[in-house]
Amino acid sequence: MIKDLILIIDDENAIRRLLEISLQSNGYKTVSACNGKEGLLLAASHQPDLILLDIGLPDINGQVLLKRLREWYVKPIVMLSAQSDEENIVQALDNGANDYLCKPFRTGELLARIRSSLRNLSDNNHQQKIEFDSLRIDLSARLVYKHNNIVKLTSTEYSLLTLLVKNEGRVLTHQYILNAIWGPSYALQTQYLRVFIAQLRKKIEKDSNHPKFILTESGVGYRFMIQSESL
Amino acid sequence: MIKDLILIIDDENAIRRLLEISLQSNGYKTVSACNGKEGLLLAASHQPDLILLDIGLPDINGQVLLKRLREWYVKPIVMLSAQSDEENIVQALDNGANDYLCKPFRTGELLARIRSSLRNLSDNNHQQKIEFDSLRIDLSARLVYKHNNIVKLTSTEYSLLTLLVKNEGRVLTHQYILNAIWGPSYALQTQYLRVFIAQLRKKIEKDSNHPKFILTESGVGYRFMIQSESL
DNA sequence: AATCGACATAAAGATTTTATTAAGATTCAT
DNA sequence: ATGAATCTTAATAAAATCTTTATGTCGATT
Repeated sequence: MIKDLILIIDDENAIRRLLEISLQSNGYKTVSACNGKEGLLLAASHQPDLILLDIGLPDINGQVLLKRLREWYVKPIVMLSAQSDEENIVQALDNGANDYLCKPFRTGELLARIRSSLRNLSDNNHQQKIEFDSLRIDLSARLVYKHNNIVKLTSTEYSLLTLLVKNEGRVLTHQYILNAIWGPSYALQTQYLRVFIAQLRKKIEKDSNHPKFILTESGVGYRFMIQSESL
Repeated sequence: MIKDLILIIDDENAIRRLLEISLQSNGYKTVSACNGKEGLLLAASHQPDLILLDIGLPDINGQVLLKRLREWYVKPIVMLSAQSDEENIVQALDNGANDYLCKPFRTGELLARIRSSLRNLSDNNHQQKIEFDSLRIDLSARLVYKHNNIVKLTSTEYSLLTLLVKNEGRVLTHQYILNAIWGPSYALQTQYLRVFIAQLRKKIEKDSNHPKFILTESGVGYRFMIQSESL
């Protein structure tokens, strides 16, 4: 069983410490940020399984940060807040938060709500192994095979491939991919993405001049898809 | 847009009435049960999109009913309860509830939490599709099909098609289209638009000399519409 | 039938976007 | 600290798309 990683974004040291201890003693890995900027960076770099986000941060308004995260982050976000006014709660939930807890919160309830949020997710991502023709991806082992031979991928290449594969059949825009893999500050580095796509194709495609898996949508982005043989 | 159906299971008449009115006035369909047995039956027969379940029912304990429902019901269940003790909350969430609200609850918050729960569900289904005869547009995947074959459209062609489709049956003037797709500085390039319309027709129409989807409104603009076969 | 205006279409050239390579910078493990 | 792996940047060739131009069609009007 792989431990879920939870990103804590909260500026109060005491609370952050409390959260880290409670979560770690319940089998989660944690990573913490004490302001919004750092939170965004860590979310992009660590790809946490859930984010605990305090609404009252010093640098970025919590609702704004929530929206920024939701531009690409699809896993659960649980809000924490000293404010219990309905307007804030409703706004946060409508901005894409999965849950909203008012401080002071009870640890047991928080943990239960985290379990609930993660459960909903894992039900859907249930797939541990993905197979397309000669390509096989074992998500739990983090391994990729081509014709039963292990393909050696760097961590970035692997993230990119799984992002594409998890959205099979869907066009992902350059922006979306860059946000999801490299974080918001890379949103305009399209050329950069191309280099990695070329790299990936060289490793997983039979003929990288006629890609069968990773298709280009010119001017828009890329799409992972199985092409019928007839072409 | 299809209305979501919400099943309310609560024994207090006043609360049930309140819920029905709030939900209906917010565009949901509702069906109500005043005890656990009836709730189970209605859940099975109506397949609601979400269940609001009061924990204090006369015939069956709420936690037990929750577990019984979760044996087969996979959509969101939101618990309502007068009890705010942590043990009850934790137990309900661990038994598969998606959320837990303590009475008296604020209507706005309840509605926001319902929206949040339903959104999580539909995120996974990710399906926004439009279909006209042999033409199918999957907006979330950004793909267009003609007789189940993917039609390769450039980014501009796709924007143009979706603009027309989203205004199905309505005449869009040249100016309006040029402004919407290419921006104000192209407002007079009518000829330009014709080139793209021709291109689109070639790709999506069966016989581009007798367009069935994209109709010309001479001197005015274009209109997307299904024409009957008889012509 | 000839003329006109609005529209359709094809094709050539211009521009943008993409693929690919390679070299330098950085990171990582030992 | 060192070498290997990986990331990042830059340059260039190839491909796709856009834009313009030219020409042809259709229907209404004279």
